[in-house]
Amino acid sequence: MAKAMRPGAGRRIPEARIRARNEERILRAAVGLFVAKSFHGTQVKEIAEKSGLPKTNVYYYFPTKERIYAALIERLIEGWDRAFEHIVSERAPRDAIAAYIRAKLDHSRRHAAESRFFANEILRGAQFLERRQRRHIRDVTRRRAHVVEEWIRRGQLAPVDPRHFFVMLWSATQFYADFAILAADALEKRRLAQKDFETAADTMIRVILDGCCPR
Amino acid sequence: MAKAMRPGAGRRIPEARIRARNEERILRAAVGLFVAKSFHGTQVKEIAEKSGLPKTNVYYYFPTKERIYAALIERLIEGWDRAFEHIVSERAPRDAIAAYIRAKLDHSRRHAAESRFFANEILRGAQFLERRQRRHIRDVTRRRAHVVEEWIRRGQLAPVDPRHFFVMLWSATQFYADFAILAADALEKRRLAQKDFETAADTMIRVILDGCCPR
DNA sequence: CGAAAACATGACGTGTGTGTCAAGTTTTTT
DNA sequence: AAAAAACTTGACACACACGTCATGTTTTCG
Repeated sequence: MAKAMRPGAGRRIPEARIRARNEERILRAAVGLFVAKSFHGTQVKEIAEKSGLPKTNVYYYFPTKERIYAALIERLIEGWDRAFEHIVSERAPRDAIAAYIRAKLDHSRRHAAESRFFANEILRGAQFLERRQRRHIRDVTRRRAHVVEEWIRRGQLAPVDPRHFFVMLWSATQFYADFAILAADALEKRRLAQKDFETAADTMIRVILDGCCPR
Repeated sequence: MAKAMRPGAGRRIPEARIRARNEERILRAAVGLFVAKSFHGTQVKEIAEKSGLPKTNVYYYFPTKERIYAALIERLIEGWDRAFEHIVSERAPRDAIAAYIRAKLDHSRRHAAESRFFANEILRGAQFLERRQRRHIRDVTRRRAHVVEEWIRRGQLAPVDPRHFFVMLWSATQFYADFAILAADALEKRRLAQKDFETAADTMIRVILDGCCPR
Protein backbone atom coordinates (compact mmCIF):
# COMPACT_ATOMS: atom_id res chain seq x y z
CA MET A 1 0.00 0.00 0.00
CA ALA A 2 2.64 2.54 1.03
CA LYS A 3 4.41 2.17 -2.25
CA ALA A 4 6.48 4.91 -3.83
CA MET A 5 5.33 5.91 -7.31
CA ARG A 6 7.78 6.06 -10.14
CA PRO A 7 6.67 9.24 -11.90
CA GLY A 8 8.12 8.97 -15.37
CA ALA A 9 7.66 5.23 -15.68
CA GLY A 10 3.94 4.60 -16.01
CA ARG A 11 2.69 7.14 -18.49
CA ARG A 12 1.75 5.22 -21.60
CA ILE A 13 1.12 1.96 -19.79
CA PRO A 14 -2.13 2.23 -17.89
CA GLU A 15 -2.52 -1.52 -17.93
CA ALA A 16 0.87 -2.06 -16.38
CA ARG A 17 0.39 -0.91 -12.84
CA ILE A 18 -2.28 -2.79 -11.02
CA ARG A 19 -2.27 -5.52 -13.64
CA ALA A 20 1.44 -6.14 -13.22
CA ARG A 21 1.06 -6.34 -9.49
CA ASN A 22 -1.82 -8.79 -9.60
CA GLU A 23 -0.29 -10.98 -12.26
CA GLU A 24 2.82 -11.16 -10.16
CA ARG A 25 0.82 -12.19 -7.14
CA ILE A 26 -0.98 -14.89 -9.05
CA LEU A 27 2.22 -16.31 -10.50
CA ARG A 28 3.96 -16.24 -7.14
CA ALA A 29 1.14 -18.16 -5.54
CA ALA A 30 0.91 -20.58 -8.44
CA VAL A 31 4.53 -21.72 -8.44
CA GLY A 32 4.38 -23.15 -4.96
CA LEU A 33 1.06 -24.85 -5.54
CA PHE A 34 2.04 -26.34 -8.86
CA VAL A 35 5.16 -27.78 -7.30
CA ALA A 36 3.41 -29.22 -4.29
CA LYS A 37 0.32 -30.55 -6.01
CA SER A 38 1.12 -30.51 -9.71
CA PHE A 39 -0.90 -28.90 -12.44
CA HIS A 40 -4.02 -31.01 -12.08
CA GLY A 41 -3.84 -31.17 -8.32
CA THR A 42 -3.89 -27.41 -8.02
CA GLN A 43 -7.22 -25.71 -8.27
CA VAL A 44 -7.66 -22.18 -9.44
CA LYS A 45 -9.61 -21.51 -6.28
CA GLU A 46 -6.46 -22.21 -4.26
CA ILE A 47 -4.32 -19.98 -6.42
CA ALA A 48 -6.88 -17.27 -5.86
CA GLU A 49 -6.92 -17.73 -2.11
CA LYS A 50 -3.17 -17.84 -1.78
CA SER A 51 -2.74 -14.71 -3.85
CA GLY A 52 -5.49 -12.92 -1.94
CA LEU A 53 -7.64 -12.38 -5.00
CA PRO A 54 -11.10 -13.72 -5.73
CA LYS A 55 -11.17 -16.57 -8.16
CA THR A 56 -12.99 -14.69 -10.87
CA ASN A 57 -10.29 -12.11 -10.77
CA VAL A 58 -7.67 -14.71 -11.54
CA TYR A 59 -9.67 -15.57 -14.63
CA TYR A 60 -9.72 -11.93 -15.52
CA TYR A 61 -5.95 -11.94 -15.92
CA PHE A 62 -5.42 -15.46 -17.18
CA PRO A 63 -8.00 -17.08 -19.44
CA THR A 64 -7.16 -20.60 -18.26
CA LYS A 65 -5.11 -22.42 -15.68
CA GLU A 66 -2.84 -23.59 -18.45
CA ARG A 67 -1.90 -20.04 -19.31
CA ILE A 68 -0.75 -19.45 -15.78
CA TYR A 69 1.47 -22.48 -16.06
CA ALA A 70 2.83 -21.40 -19.41
CA ALA A 71 3.58 -17.93 -18.11
CA LEU A 72 5.70 -19.45 -15.38
CA ILE A 73 7.67 -21.54 -17.87
CA GLU A 74 8.43 -18.45 -19.90
CA ARG A 75 10.02 -16.75 -16.92
CA LEU A 76 12.22 -19.67 -16.05
CA ILE A 77 13.88 -19.87 -19.40
CA GLU A 78 15.03 -16.30 -19.01
CA GLY A 79 17.03 -17.19 -15.93
CA TRP A 80 18.40 -20.43 -17.28
CA ASP A 81 21.65 -19.16 -18.77
CA ARG A 82 22.51 -16.50 -16.23
CA ALA A 83 25.06 -18.63 -14.36
CA PHE A 84 26.62 -19.70 -17.64
CA GLU A 85 28.09 -16.25 -18.03
CA HIS A 86 30.97 -17.34 -15.86
CA ILE A 87 32.05 -19.85 -18.47
CA VAL A 88 34.24 -17.70 -20.72
CA SER A 89 37.51 -18.73 -22.30
CA GLU A 90 39.39 -15.68 -21.07
CA ARG A 91 39.05 -16.92 -17.55
CA ALA A 92 41.07 -19.74 -16.05
CA PRO A 93 38.91 -22.88 -15.89
CA ARG A 94 39.47 -23.37 -12.17
CA ASP A 95 38.05 -19.97 -11.35
CA ALA A 96 35.32 -20.06 -13.93
CA ILE A 97 34.00 -23.47 -12.94
CA ALA A 98 34.15 -22.70 -9.23
CA ALA A 99 32.29 -19.44 -9.79
CA TYR A 100 29.70 -21.21 -11.92
CA ILE A 101 29.06 -23.81 -9.27
CA ARG A 102 28.69 -21.23 -6.53
CA ALA A 103 26.40 -19.05 -8.61
CA LYS A 104 24.16 -21.90 -9.68
CA LEU A 105 23.90 -23.39 -6.21
CA ASP A 106 23.12 -20.04 -4.72
CA HIS A 107 20.50 -19.32 -7.31
CA SER A 108 18.79 -22.65 -6.82
CA ARG A 109 18.77 -22.13 -3.07
CA ARG A 110 17.21 -18.72 -3.27
CA HIS A 111 14.71 -19.63 -5.94
CA ALA A 112 13.93 -23.13 -4.79
CA ALA A 113 10.28 -23.06 -5.79
CA GLU A 114 11.06 -21.99 -9.36
CA SER A 115 13.87 -24.48 -9.59
CA ARG A 116 11.58 -27.30 -8.57
CA PHE A 117 8.91 -26.15 -10.88
CA PHE A 118 11.31 -26.33 -13.79
CA ALA A 119 12.65 -29.70 -12.72
CA ASN A 120 9.14 -30.98 -12.49
CA GLU A 121 8.30 -29.80 -15.97
CA ILE A 122 11.32 -31.56 -17.46
CA LEU A 123 10.67 -34.67 -15.45
CA ARG A 124 7.21 -35.11 -16.85
CA GLY A 125 8.41 -34.74 -20.39
CA ALA A 126 8.60 -30.99 -20.93
CA GLN A 127 5.08 -30.98 -22.28
CA PHE A 128 4.70 -27.25 -21.89
CA LEU A 129 8.16 -26.30 -23.02
CA GLU A 130 8.04 -24.84 -26.50
CA ARG A 131 10.32 -25.67 -29.35
CA ARG A 132 12.08 -22.33 -29.32
CA GLN A 133 12.68 -22.59 -25.60
CA ARG A 134 14.35 -25.95 -25.98
CA ARG A 135 16.36 -24.60 -28.89
CA HIS A 136 17.51 -21.76 -26.72
CA ILE A 137 18.80 -24.14 -24.08
CA ARG A 138 20.55 -26.16 -26.76
CA ASP A 139 22.19 -23.13 -28.34
CA VAL A 140 23.44 -21.74 -25.07
CA THR A 141 24.89 -25.09 -24.15
CA ARG A 142 26.65 -25.40 -27.47
CA ARG A 143 28.24 -21.99 -27.14
CA ARG A 144 29.60 -22.76 -23.69
CA ALA A 145 30.76 -26.19 -24.80
CA HIS A 146 33.06 -24.42 -27.24
CA VAL A 147 34.66 -22.61 -24.35
CA VAL A 148 35.39 -25.89 -22.64
CA GLU A 149 36.86 -27.27 -25.86
CA GLU A 150 39.08 -24.23 -26.09
CA TRP A 151 40.32 -24.84 -22.54
CA ILE A 152 41.09 -28.44 -23.40
CA ARG A 153 42.94 -27.42 -26.57
CA ARG A 154 45.14 -25.14 -24.51
CA GLY A 155 45.83 -27.91 -22.03
CA GLN A 156 44.10 -26.04 -19.23
CA LEU A 157 41.54 -28.77 -18.77
CA ALA A 158 41.60 -32.55 -18.96
CA PRO A 159 40.02 -33.90 -22.14
CA VAL A 160 36.45 -34.52 -21.00
CA ASP A 161 33.27 -34.43 -23.04
CA PRO A 162 32.12 -30.85 -22.50
CA ARG A 163 28.42 -31.61 -22.71
CA HIS A 164 28.52 -34.47 -20.28
CA PHE A 165 30.63 -32.26 -18.09
CA PHE A 166 27.90 -29.62 -18.07
CA VAL A 167 25.30 -32.21 -17.25
CA MET A 168 27.35 -33.13 -14.22
CA LEU A 169 27.46 -29.53 -13.12
CA TRP A 170 23.73 -29.07 -13.60
CA SER A 171 22.80 -32.21 -11.79
CA ALA A 172 24.97 -31.50 -8.78
CA THR A 173 23.94 -27.87 -8.45
CA GLN A 174 20.23 -28.49 -8.80
CA PHE A 175 19.98 -31.49 -6.57
CA TYR A 176 20.09 -29.71 -3.24
CA ALA A 177 17.23 -27.40 -4.05
CA ASP A 178 15.10 -29.84 -5.99
CA PHE A 179 15.57 -32.89 -3.83
CA ALA A 180 16.11 -31.06 -0.59
CA ILE A 181 14.39 -33.76 1.41
CA LEU A 182 16.68 -36.48 0.18
CA ALA A 183 19.73 -34.29 0.67
CA ALA A 184 18.65 -33.36 4.18
CA ASP A 185 18.06 -37.00 5.10
CA ALA A 186 21.46 -37.92 3.74
CA LEU A 187 23.10 -35.18 5.79
CA GLU A 188 20.96 -36.04 8.81
CA LYS A 189 19.66 -32.52 9.12
CA ARG A 190 16.15 -31.32 9.60
CA ARG A 191 16.43 -28.70 6.92
CA LEU A 192 19.22 -27.50 4.70
CA ALA A 193 20.73 -24.23 5.84
CA GLN A 194 22.84 -21.83 3.85
CA LYS A 195 25.88 -23.34 5.51
CA ASP A 196 25.04 -26.72 4.04
CA PHE A 197 24.91 -25.23 0.59
CA GLU A 198 28.35 -23.78 1.14
CA THR A 199 29.79 -27.10 2.24
CA ALA A 200 28.11 -28.63 -0.77
CA ALA A 201 29.78 -26.08 -3.05
CA ASP A 202 33.16 -26.71 -1.48
CA THR A 203 32.86 -30.45 -1.84
CA MET A 204 31.69 -30.17 -5.44
CA ILE A 205 34.42 -27.80 -6.43
CA ARG A 206 37.06 -29.90 -4.80
CA VAL A 207 35.90 -33.16 -6.35
CA ILE A 208 35.17 -31.80 -9.79
CA LEU A 209 38.39 -29.85 -10.10
CA ASP A 210 40.82 -32.28 -8.49
CA GLY A 211 38.94 -35.55 -8.08
CA CYS A 212 38.45 -37.56 -4.96
CA CYS A 213 41.56 -39.70 -5.24
CA PRO A 214 44.65 -38.25 -3.60
CA ARG A 215 47.49 -37.23 -5.83
CA MET B 1 0.15 -67.48 -21.00
CA ALA B 2 2.65 -70.27 -21.59
CA LYS B 3 3.92 -69.97 -18.08
CA ALA B 4 5.46 -72.86 -16.17
CA MET B 5 3.72 -73.65 -12.91
CA ARG B 6 5.72 -73.90 -9.75
CA PRO B 7 4.12 -76.91 -8.09
CA GLY B 8 5.08 -76.58 -4.47
CA ALA B 9 4.83 -72.82 -4.36
CA GLY B 10 1.16 -71.97 -4.72
CA ARG B 11 -0.57 -74.22 -2.26
CA ARG B 12 -1.64 -71.95 0.54
CA ILE B 13 -1.79 -68.84 -1.64
CA PRO B 14 -4.72 -69.13 -4.00
CA GLU B 15 -4.88 -65.35 -4.17
CA ALA B 16 -1.34 -65.10 -5.46
CA ARG B 17 -1.61 -66.23 -9.04
CA ILE B 18 -4.03 -64.22 -11.08
CA ARG B 19 -4.03 -61.50 -8.46
CA ALA B 20 -0.28 -61.10 -8.66
CA ARG B 21 -0.45 -60.81 -12.41
CA ASN B 22 -3.21 -58.23 -12.41
CA GLU B 23 -1.69 -56.14 -9.67
CA GLU B 24 1.52 -56.14 -11.59
CA ARG B 25 -0.27 -54.96 -14.71
CA ILE B 26 -2.00 -52.18 -12.85
CA LEU B 27 1.18 -50.95 -11.20
CA ARG B 28 3.08 -51.10 -14.48
CA ALA B 29 0.46 -48.99 -16.19
CA ALA B 30 0.23 -46.59 -13.28
CA VAL B 31 3.91 -45.67 -13.07
CA GLY B 32 4.02 -44.21 -16.54
CA LEU B 33 0.78 -42.33 -16.11
CA PHE B 34 1.67 -40.93 -12.71
CA VAL B 35 4.96 -39.65 -14.10
CA ALA B 36 3.45 -38.09 -17.18
CA LYS B 37 0.34 -36.59 -15.60
CA SER B 38 0.97 -36.71 -11.86
CA PHE B 39 -1.30 -38.21 -9.26
CA HIS B 40 -4.26 -35.93 -9.75
CA GLY B 41 -3.88 -35.77 -13.50
CA THR B 42 -4.11 -39.50 -13.84
CA GLN B 43 -7.56 -41.00 -13.78
CA VAL B 44 -8.27 -44.50 -12.67
CA LYS B 45 -10.08 -45.02 -15.94
CA GLU B 46 -6.81 -44.49 -17.80
CA ILE B 47 -4.92 -46.87 -15.56
CA ALA B 48 -7.60 -49.41 -16.27
CA GLU B 49 -7.42 -48.92 -20.02
CA LYS B 50 -3.66 -49.04 -20.16
CA SER B 51 -3.52 -52.20 -18.10
CA GLY B 52 -6.26 -53.82 -20.17
CA LEU B 53 -8.60 -54.25 -17.21
CA PRO B 54 -12.00 -52.71 -16.65
CA LYS B 55 -12.02 -49.87 -14.17
CA THR B 56 -14.09 -51.68 -11.59
CA ASN B 57 -11.54 -54.42 -11.60
CA VAL B 58 -8.82 -52.00 -10.68
CA TYR B 59 -10.89 -51.06 -7.67
CA TYR B 60 -11.20 -54.70 -6.85
CA TYR B 61 -7.46 -54.91 -6.27
CA PHE B 62 -6.79 -51.43 -4.92
CA PRO B 63 -9.36 -49.70 -2.77
CA THR B 64 -8.30 -46.22 -3.85
CA LYS B 65 -6.03 -44.49 -6.30
CA GLU B 66 -3.83 -43.47 -3.41
CA ARG B 67 -3.13 -47.09 -2.54
CA ILE B 68 -1.85 -47.71 -6.04
CA TYR B 69 0.52 -44.80 -5.62
CA ALA B 70 1.63 -46.00 -2.20
CA ALA B 71 2.25 -49.50 -3.50
CA LEU B 72 4.59 -48.05 -6.11
CA ILE B 73 6.52 -46.12 -3.49
CA GLU B 74 6.99 -49.26 -1.46
CA ARG B 75 8.64 -51.05 -4.35
CA LEU B 76 11.06 -48.25 -5.06
CA ILE B 77 12.53 -48.17 -1.62
CA GLU B 78 13.47 -51.81 -1.96
CA GLY B 79 15.68 -51.05 -4.94
CA TRP B 80 17.17 -47.91 -3.49
CA ASP B 81 20.21 -49.41 -1.78
CA ARG B 82 21.06 -52.12 -4.28
CA ALA B 83 23.81 -50.14 -5.99
CA PHE B 84 25.25 -49.16 -2.63
CA GLU B 85 26.46 -52.69 -2.17
CA HIS B 86 29.52 -51.80 -4.19
CA ILE B 87 30.63 -49.37 -1.50
CA VAL B 88 32.55 -51.67 0.86
CA SER B 89 35.78 -50.82 2.62
CA GLU B 90 37.54 -53.99 1.49
CA ARG B 91 37.45 -52.74 -2.05
CA ALA B 92 39.74 -50.06 -3.42
CA PRO B 93 37.82 -46.79 -3.68
CA ARG B 94 38.59 -46.34 -7.38
CA ASP B 95 37.01 -49.65 -8.28
CA ALA B 96 34.15 -49.38 -5.85
CA ILE B 97 33.12 -45.89 -6.91
CA ALA B 98 33.41 -46.67 -10.60
CA ALA B 99 31.32 -49.80 -10.15
CA TYR B 100 28.74 -47.87 -8.17
CA ILE B 101 28.41 -45.23 -10.85
CA ARG B 102 28.02 -47.78 -13.60
CA ALA B 103 25.49 -49.82 -11.65
CA LYS B 104 23.39 -46.83 -10.70
CA LEU B 105 23.41 -45.31 -14.16
CA ASP B 106 22.50 -48.61 -15.72
CA HIS B 107 19.69 -49.15 -13.27
CA SER B 108 18.23 -45.72 -13.85
CA ARG B 109 18.39 -46.23 -17.60
CA ARG B 110 16.60 -49.54 -17.49
CA HIS B 111 14.01 -48.46 -14.96
CA ALA B 112 13.54 -44.92 -16.15
CA ALA B 113 9.85 -44.74 -15.35
CA GLU B 114 10.34 -45.86 -11.76
CA SER B 115 13.30 -43.56 -11.36
CA ARG B 116 11.26 -40.60 -12.50
CA PHE B 117 8.38 -41.57 -10.33
CA PHE B 118 10.63 -41.54 -7.31
CA ALA B 119 12.24 -38.26 -8.29
CA ASN B 120 8.83 -36.76 -8.71
CA GLU B 121 7.73 -37.89 -5.29
CA ILE B 122 10.78 -36.35 -3.63
CA LEU B 123 10.44 -33.19 -5.64
CA ARG B 124 6.94 -32.53 -4.40
CA GLY B 125 7.96 -32.98 -0.82
CA ALA B 126 7.86 -36.74 -0.32
CA GLN B 127 4.26 -36.53 0.84
CA PHE B 128 3.67 -40.23 0.41
CA LEU B 129 7.00 -41.39 1.74
CA GLU B 130 6.58 -42.84 5.18
CA ARG B 131 8.75 -42.17 8.18
CA ARG B 132 10.30 -45.61 8.22
CA GLN B 133 11.13 -45.39 4.55
CA ARG B 134 12.98 -42.15 5.04
CA ARG B 135 14.72 -43.61 8.04
CA HIS B 136 15.80 -46.53 5.94
CA ILE B 137 17.41 -44.23 3.38
CA ARG B 138 19.14 -42.34 6.18
CA ASP B 139 20.48 -45.47 7.82
CA VAL B 140 21.80 -46.93 4.61
CA THR B 141 23.53 -43.67 3.79
CA ARG B 142 25.12 -43.50 7.22
CA ARG B 143 26.50 -46.99 6.96
CA ARG B 144 28.09 -46.30 3.59
CA ALA B 145 29.40 -42.97 4.77
CA HIS B 146 31.45 -44.87 7.33
CA VAL B 147 33.09 -46.78 4.51
CA VAL B 148 34.12 -43.55 2.87
CA GLU B 149 35.48 -42.27 6.16
CA GLU B 150 37.50 -45.44 6.51
CA TRP B 151 38.99 -44.90 3.05
CA ILE B 152 39.93 -41.38 3.96
CA ARG B 153 41.51 -42.52 7.22
CA ARG B 154 43.68 -44.93 5.29
CA GLY B 155 44.68 -42.21 2.85
CA GLN B 156 43.00 -43.96 -0.05
CA LEU B 157 40.65 -41.08 -0.62
CA ALA B 158 40.93 -37.32 -0.43
CA PRO B 159 39.26 -35.84 2.67
CA VAL B 160 35.82 -35.00 1.33
CA ASP B 161 32.53 -34.88 3.17
CA PRO B 162 31.18 -38.39 2.56
CA ARG B 163 27.54 -37.39 2.58
CA HIS B 164 27.95 -34.56 0.14
CA PHE B 165 30.03 -36.89 -1.92
CA PHE B 166 27.15 -39.34 -2.10
CA VAL B 167 24.77 -36.60 -3.05
CA MET B 168 27.03 -35.80 -5.97
CA LEU B 169 26.99 -39.40 -7.07
CA TRP B 170 23.21 -39.64 -6.80
CA SER B 171 22.58 -36.45 -8.66
CA ALA B 172 24.85 -37.30 -11.54
CA THR B 173 23.63 -40.85 -11.93
CA GLN B 174 19.95 -39.98 -11.78
CA PHE B 175 20.03 -36.98 -14.02
CA TYR B 176 20.19 -38.78 -17.34
CA ALA B 177 17.14 -40.89 -16.68
CA ASP B 178 15.08 -38.31 -14.86
CA PHE B 179 15.87 -35.30 -17.00
CA ALA B 180 16.45 -37.19 -20.21
CA ILE B 181 15.02 -34.38 -22.29
CA LEU B 182 17.42 -31.82 -20.94
CA ALA B 183 20.34 -34.19 -21.27
CA ALA B 184 19.40 -35.06 -24.82
CA ASP B 185 19.10 -31.40 -25.77
CA ALA B 186 22.48 -30.71 -24.23
CA LEU B 187 24.05 -33.55 -26.18
CA GLU B 188 22.13 -32.55 -29.32
CA LYS B 189 20.62 -35.98 -29.69
CA ARG B 190 17.07 -36.95 -30.38
CA ARG B 191 17.05 -39.58 -27.69
CA LEU B 192 19.61 -40.96 -25.32
CA ALA B 193 20.98 -44.32 -26.38
CA GLN B 194 22.81 -46.84 -24.27
CA LYS B 195 26.03 -45.53 -25.76
CA ASP B 196 25.33 -42.09 -24.33
CA PHE B 197 24.90 -43.57 -20.90
CA GLU B 198 28.27 -45.23 -21.27
CA THR B 199 29.98 -42.02 -22.26
CA ALA B 200 28.25 -40.37 -19.35
CA ALA B 201 29.62 -43.02 -17.00
CA ASP B 202 33.12 -42.62 -18.39
CA THR B 203 33.02 -38.87 -18.01
CA MET B 204 31.65 -39.05 -14.51
CA ILE B 205 34.16 -41.61 -13.36
CA ARG B 206 37.01 -39.69 -14.84
CA VAL B 207 35.99 -36.36 -13.37
CA ILE B 208 34.98 -37.67 -9.97
CA LEU B 209 38.04 -39.81 -9.49
CA ASP B 210 40.71 -37.55 -10.96
CA GLY B 211 39.09 -34.17 -11.44
CA CYS B 212 38.89 -32.12 -14.59
CA CYS B 213 42.12 -30.21 -14.16
CA PRO B 214 45.16 -31.88 -15.65
CA ARG B 215 47.78 -33.15 -13.27
C1' DC C 1 -19.76 -82.51 -8.10
C1' DG C 2 -21.16 -78.60 -5.39
C1' DA C 3 -20.26 -74.77 -2.22
C1' DA C 4 -17.50 -70.88 -1.39
C1' DA C 5 -14.36 -67.85 -2.43
C1' DA C 6 -12.00 -65.00 -5.82
C1' DC C 7 -12.60 -62.48 -9.89
C1' DA C 8 -15.10 -59.58 -13.56
C1' DT C 9 -18.43 -56.21 -15.25
C1' DG C 10 -22.18 -52.47 -16.51
C1' DA C 11 -24.81 -48.87 -14.64
C1' DC C 12 -25.18 -45.38 -11.13
C1' DG C 13 -24.52 -41.44 -7.50
C1' DT C 14 -22.19 -37.61 -5.67
C1' DG C 15 -18.92 -34.18 -4.99
C1' DT C 16 -16.13 -30.88 -6.86
C1' DG C 17 -13.52 -28.15 -10.10
C1' DT C 18 -13.25 -25.37 -14.37
C1' DG C 19 -14.71 -21.65 -16.55
C1' DT C 20 -18.95 -18.22 -17.52
C1' DC C 21 -22.12 -14.30 -16.85
C1' DA C 22 -24.10 -10.23 -15.69
C1' DA C 23 -23.82 -6.71 -12.68
C1' DG C 24 -21.19 -3.88 -9.67
C1' DT C 25 -16.93 -0.54 -8.25
C1' DT C 26 -12.75 1.91 -8.92
C1' DT C 27 -9.52 4.23 -11.87
C1' DT C 28 -8.25 6.71 -15.93
C1' DT C 29 -9.13 9.82 -19.63
C1' DT C 30 -11.39 13.88 -21.87
C1' DA D 1 -17.52 16.13 -13.84
C1' DA D 2 -18.93 12.69 -17.09
C1' DA D 3 -17.76 8.88 -20.04
C1' DA D 4 -14.97 5.01 -20.79
C1' DA D 5 -12.04 1.78 -19.67
C1' DA D 6 -9.98 -1.26 -16.34
C1' DC D 7 -10.91 -3.94 -12.58
C1' DT D 8 -13.77 -6.70 -9.02
C1' DT D 9 -17.36 -9.68 -7.48
C1' DG D 10 -21.17 -13.41 -6.22
C1' DA D 11 -23.91 -16.80 -8.19
C1' DC D 12 -24.29 -20.31 -11.68
C1' DA D 13 -23.81 -24.32 -15.15
C1' DC D 14 -21.72 -28.08 -17.02
C1' DA D 15 -18.62 -31.85 -17.10
C1' DC D 16 -16.23 -35.38 -15.28
C1' DA D 17 -13.74 -38.32 -12.13
C1' DC D 18 -13.82 -41.09 -7.88
C1' DG D 19 -15.73 -44.67 -5.88
C1' DT D 20 -20.13 -47.89 -5.11
C1' DC D 21 -23.41 -51.57 -5.92
C1' DA D 22 -25.72 -55.39 -7.42
C1' DT D 23 -25.14 -58.93 -10.29
C1' DG D 24 -22.66 -62.31 -13.16
C1' DT D 25 -18.65 -65.65 -14.13
C1' DT D 26 -14.67 -68.40 -13.24
C1' DT D 27 -11.41 -70.90 -9.78
C1' DT D 28 -10.44 -73.21 -5.91
C1' DC D 29 -11.22 -76.54 -2.47
C1' DG D 30 -13.67 -80.24 0.24
